[in-house]
Amino acid sequence: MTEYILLGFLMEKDMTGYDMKQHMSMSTSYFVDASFGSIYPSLKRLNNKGFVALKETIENGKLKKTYSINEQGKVEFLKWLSSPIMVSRTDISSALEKIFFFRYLPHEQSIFLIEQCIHDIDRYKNSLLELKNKVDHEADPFGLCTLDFGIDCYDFAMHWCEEYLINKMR
Amino acid sequence: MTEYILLGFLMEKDMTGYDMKQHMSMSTSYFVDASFGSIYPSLKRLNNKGFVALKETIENGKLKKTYSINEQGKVEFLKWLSSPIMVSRTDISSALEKIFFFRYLPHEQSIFLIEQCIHDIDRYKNSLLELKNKVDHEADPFGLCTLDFGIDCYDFAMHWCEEYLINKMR
DNA sequence: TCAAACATGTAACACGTTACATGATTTG
DNA sequence: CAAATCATGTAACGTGTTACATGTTTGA
Repeated sequence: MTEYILLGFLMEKDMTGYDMKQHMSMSTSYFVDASFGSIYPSLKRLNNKGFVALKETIENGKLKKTYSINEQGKVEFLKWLSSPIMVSRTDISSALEKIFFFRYLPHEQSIFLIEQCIHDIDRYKNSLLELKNKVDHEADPFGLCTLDFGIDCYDFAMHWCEEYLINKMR
Repeated sequence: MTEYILLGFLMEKDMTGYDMKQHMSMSTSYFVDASFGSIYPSLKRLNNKGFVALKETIENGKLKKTYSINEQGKVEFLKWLSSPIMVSRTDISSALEKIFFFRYLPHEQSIFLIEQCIHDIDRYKNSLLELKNKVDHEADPFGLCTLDFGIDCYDFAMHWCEEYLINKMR
């Protein structure tokens, strides 16, 4: 959800669409890196929904649209941020979209959401372990390898959340 | 690319669209798990392109369309499989799409592609390390955390390819 | 008998990318 | 003076999902 990322950026300071693209490449690019063809229409939608205000200025002969988040936008952003992290089975790094903005959430709530996330990942891991048991004898080596990758990857993510993130927070 | 996954399944045996969905949930579901709304149109396209043949039968009163891959389809699949793995910066597990089918490739070629893939991931990792140096002083803790996740995740993937995959293959 | 599994398919929608279109200013 | 950077935007396309539509057979 590009729109929420942009809203999150505006929590820090006012920006133009161009600024946001720069900012993205310096911060979220590992897990979200939207193109201008996605940023500008998103900004327009955020404006239509009444979550942001924009100020048009002309600087060095160039039209500049500076966006700022309003009260309604902040409420919407915080509502999104404090709702459960939906970890995708096929892409754990999707969880970072929210974790990235956890400075805007009370510590205890962040920890609660991360613990919930760890639990979800653990369920994914267990379903893969079950699958592995079922399939162990028949599957070809590469099929088994990719299964193992999944299991190890879930382990890595849980370990990272537990040992690195939560320990760092307390 | 769902179409290539389906083509890959047909390398093993003839199947219906329904079979492929089952097969997916038992094998590739960790990194690819397409819905029927994606599988059936893909199968139609593969047929239009002349990569598969289909045989319609009626079994227990139900229409059944059994697909099989033809020579042209095999050529296309192997062409895809032997081309460089395009690892996404935001989703390393996308590499599994090809690795899963590496039993259809000569060992040396698989190893070459994996080594190339490791190299690409290493470049991603280095760009994140550079970014971290640039940003280390100013960024907030969670921003730094997600950066670290990226770096660690690339490390995990490379380590897995190197130590687990390639070692297992020799 | 009723739900689950078998079996196929379409239409609307979501969300993103690439390429195109435009044009000023700054820097080598 | 040419290229990069600043700055905004649209249109076509790609690729997937969810929900709907339809119907049979099998098992509890």
